[in-house]
Amino acid sequence: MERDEPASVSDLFWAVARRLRHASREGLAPWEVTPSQLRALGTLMRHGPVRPSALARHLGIAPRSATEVVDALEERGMVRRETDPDDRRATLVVVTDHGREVGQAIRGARAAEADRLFAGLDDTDRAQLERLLRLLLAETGPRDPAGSAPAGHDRPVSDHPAR
Amino acid sequence: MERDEPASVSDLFWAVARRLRHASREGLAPWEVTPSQLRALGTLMRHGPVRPSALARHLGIAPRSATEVVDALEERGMVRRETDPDDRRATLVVVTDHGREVGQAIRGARAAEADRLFAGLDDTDRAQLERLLRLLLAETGPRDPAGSAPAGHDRPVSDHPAR
DNA sequence: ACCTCATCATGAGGTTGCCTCAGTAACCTC
DNA sequence: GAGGTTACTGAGGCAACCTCATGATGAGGT
Repeated sequence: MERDEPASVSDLFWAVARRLRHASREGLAPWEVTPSQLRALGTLMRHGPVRPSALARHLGIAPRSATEVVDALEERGMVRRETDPDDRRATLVVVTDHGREVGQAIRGARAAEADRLFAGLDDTDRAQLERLLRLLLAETGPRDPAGSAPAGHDRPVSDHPAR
Repeated sequence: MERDEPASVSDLFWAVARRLRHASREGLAPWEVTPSQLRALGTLMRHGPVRPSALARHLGIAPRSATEVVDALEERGMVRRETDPDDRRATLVVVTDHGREVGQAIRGARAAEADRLFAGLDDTDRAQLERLLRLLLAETGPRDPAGSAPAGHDRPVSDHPAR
């Protein structure tokens, strides 16, 4: 009566997700950031100052949720909010020095235990996994807004960061 | 450029997880069960009446969390709690007829949109994915039995309540 | 100028899925 | 029957999402 061998692929997937989450959290603890915050930080570092809404698109989450992540990062002094000079409705999220430091420290230390989990696979397997995941992503990507939106939760897959 | 090409494997993984979650929820909606409830139901159907704690082990979650899942299933009339005749501290979670029905209906209808997502892969790829996922799972430690964990890692499954 | 509509971020409030801590009842051993 | 152990669960928390509504503001029409 050990644990179940997860039966379906999705069960398997979730099991791994759980592991990943735990590992991640643990590895990130010293920096007091959560995985999703790290993701956001990474995006911000790659894309320079962006609006919350754009960040949301990048992360594939709802705009409101981006607000939260930014809140968290701001609280930790890793980003700063600035008013977009071109559009006073908008806000620009800017990575602070501290944020950049932390971001690099984490990457440098490859502390994301999460990645260590994946690092356990040899290169071929990892590449393979990557291929499959991308495949899965691609698959759901294009199709979805069809009728299945009673309360519309859409994937803002389109559009460029405007101006 | 629309959304980010997820950079790391873990990002990719999470992106897929998100998709999966959405798909799952949608596909399960008609039955008013959440993915985790379905997982539990499946386990229960496979293993017959078990205690919440055992269920927790099977699912890889904390005992307390099993209580919750059972609550939810009970509320929906899919399982019943019975006192273990051999140990009155313990409870046995029993699948009701209705629960069995629903469980089979769902499997039968392969309505789990989730699986549909995976069904998009051809057999080879799916097998491949399965292999990789299992590999990842095995890596973090299949369980806590002495020795099998290379390094003292997080044991979500077997935490000692001592604190 | 004024009015309307789209767009932005965010407040309010909700959900899922987990967790730890503490408590109570029942069991087991001496 | 005391003492420790084990099983479940109430209380309370947290992360990461979501929808809906609201207050500003920008853009465009008349």
